[in-house]
Amino acid sequence: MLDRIDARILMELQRDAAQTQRDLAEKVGLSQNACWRRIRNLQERGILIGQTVRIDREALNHGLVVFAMIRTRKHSADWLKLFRAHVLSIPDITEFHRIGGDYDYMLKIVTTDMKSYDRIYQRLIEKLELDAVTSYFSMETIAENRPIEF
Amino acid sequence: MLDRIDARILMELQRDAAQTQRDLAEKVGLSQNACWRRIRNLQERGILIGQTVRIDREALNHGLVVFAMIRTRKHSADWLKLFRAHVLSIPDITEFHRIGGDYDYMLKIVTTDMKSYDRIYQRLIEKLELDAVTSYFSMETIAENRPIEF
DNA sequence: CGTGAAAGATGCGGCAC
DNA sequence: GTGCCGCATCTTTCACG
Repeated sequence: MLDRIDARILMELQRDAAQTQRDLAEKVGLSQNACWRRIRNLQERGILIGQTVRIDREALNHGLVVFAMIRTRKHSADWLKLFRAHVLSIPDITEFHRIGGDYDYMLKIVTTDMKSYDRIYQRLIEKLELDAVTSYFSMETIAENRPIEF
Repeated sequence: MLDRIDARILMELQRDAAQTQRDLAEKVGLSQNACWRRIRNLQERGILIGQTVRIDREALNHGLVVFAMIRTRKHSADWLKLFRAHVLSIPDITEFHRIGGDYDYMLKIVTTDMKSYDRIYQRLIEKLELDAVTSYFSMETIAENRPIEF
């Protein structure tokens, strides 16, 4: 699927996508052109799907991270569709997983402070009959968005 | 702290950091030059701290996401230091938070399948006396790494 | 903040092996 | 697949209004 060089390219790009193809090519032991072709290939195969910037949340007063575990009460297809749309309509929710175990869904919420979090929480539960919501507040983000090795 | 235009620039860059400054400048209603000056400013203020690529995990057989909640037994400074180093030494752990509530830490683990996850889990607990570990398996990643609004 | 411009760096593609 | 080379484009920086 991926050879060693592709894996190294992905690793380097996760670390720093702003570096020039020439620097990257040198690191993985290729010419700039060969490196560019591999990157284009990874894009065409749908493996590389874009670039984003890393932002220092704390510098912008978005230091509060909360993980909310949700147990739902209703399980009809219609209700679940509404539930998903409602969750996705809240921009401060940066991650949304359907999980197994004691709870059904898990959200990651990023915002400024408790007051703001409470507004989001109220908005989240206002129109939905939920069975239980447990919130875990991150006291310290030790690592986030670490690169994946392939 | 940030005016509207900076916020729009950050939003656009989160969405697509590969677009040219000309396109970006046009979207936010600035000249290319002014846009560049703002971006450099955001970098100098430590707000923009880099660029990374978005990768389709599923296309690379990394579709398994697990959230592990951990309650620790020991709480001495030395032990906690070892604990952190040990967690960070495992590359498949992409997120690591100290949390409040029933548990003390929460990990996000990304890997290929159950067998691989079990290896990571064994490695995680082998040298550490933990009080409790609860794993929530993501059955479906509905949203991940969504842009933050400022 | 805008315009204009200039220099250098970069992405991209063709071509040969 | 790879490397070499050139062109068009882009970033980066400047002066000036």
